[in-house]
Amino acid sequence: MRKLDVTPGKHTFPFVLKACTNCYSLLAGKQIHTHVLKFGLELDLYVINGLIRCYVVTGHLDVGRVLFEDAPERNLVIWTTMISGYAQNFCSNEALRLFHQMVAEGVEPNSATLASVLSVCARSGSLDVGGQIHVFIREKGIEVGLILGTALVDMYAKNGAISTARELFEEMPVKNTATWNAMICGLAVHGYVEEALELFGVLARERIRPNDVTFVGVLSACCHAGMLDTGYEIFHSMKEKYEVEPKIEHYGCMVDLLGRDGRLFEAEELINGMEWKADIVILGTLLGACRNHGNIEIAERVVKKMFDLEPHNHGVYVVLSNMYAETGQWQDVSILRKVMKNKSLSKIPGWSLVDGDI
DNA sequence: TTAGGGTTAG
Repeated sequence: MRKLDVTPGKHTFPFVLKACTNCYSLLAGKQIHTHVLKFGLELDLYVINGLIRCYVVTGHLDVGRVLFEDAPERNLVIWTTMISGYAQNFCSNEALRLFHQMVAEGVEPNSATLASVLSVCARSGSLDVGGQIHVFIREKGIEVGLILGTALVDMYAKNGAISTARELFEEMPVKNTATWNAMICGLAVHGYVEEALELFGVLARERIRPNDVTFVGVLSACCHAGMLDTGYEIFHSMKEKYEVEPKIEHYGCMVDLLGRDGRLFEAEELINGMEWKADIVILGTLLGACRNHGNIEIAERVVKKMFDLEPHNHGVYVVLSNMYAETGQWQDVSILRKVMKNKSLSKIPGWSLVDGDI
């Protein structure tokens, strides 16, 4: 291929970096980074922002942070990129710390910054900070559009301020699926099962298209109330009625529902029939149900699978050994202990029942 | 002829 003798202008880089970000390509981002240095564009704020974004979306927060710290100056967009980077990678404390630092340095946040910080407040239970942000939004007259409104509903709902969340939700003139999800999931998490299911009914009637997140919310509401039949109905309707392909999270909810009802074999079969390999979360759900219903046979199979995934997860063995102990299967407790020793596991909490050292 | 934001089981 003939090499083109074209020098990219500095406007080109943010575009290319955005493409790297969109496809989560760290490798491409690093290559662009090399070119940025080659062309001496490392001081351009648009380019710096593109690079930071590229590193943080691929989870390389430390590299992004170095670029952020070394930037010749920090404008609102760069602050927002770094804060949202922490937020999206579940580093709530660091996101809040950086937000406070930004405000202390006299940079005034806008709706993009605030939406990101509100998502942190939702997740980390920071109702106080979230409430302060809401006051700030009102005082500054910042327009509460679709995204900021959704972030507010989510923040209040997650923090249990359901009536405030509901008022804001009802007031919003334009809502999308994410807005409905924030409200439905908030209701579900706090055990407002009927309200969550009712809202799902309204959503369906209003011809809003539910997505996979919506169904996690609705199915987890069913789990709260042990509504197995309703859960099954909704689970099956996902694909047939709403054209939403169930993911492992939805299977997880069904395993939880079946497990609570003591239908452990069915739950195990559901996992075995999945198109994906079972993850530690779904197996842990089934193991918990086995413990609650004293089903050692299935628990043994589940523990074996969990061990394959996480050989050093001591808790898995503790559950099984306690189940053995509860039914007086001391020999099995002893065998399990030897297995663990062979796998070079150190002392496990809860093991003292047979250790004789208490 | 450039950049940043919201919703997901246990």
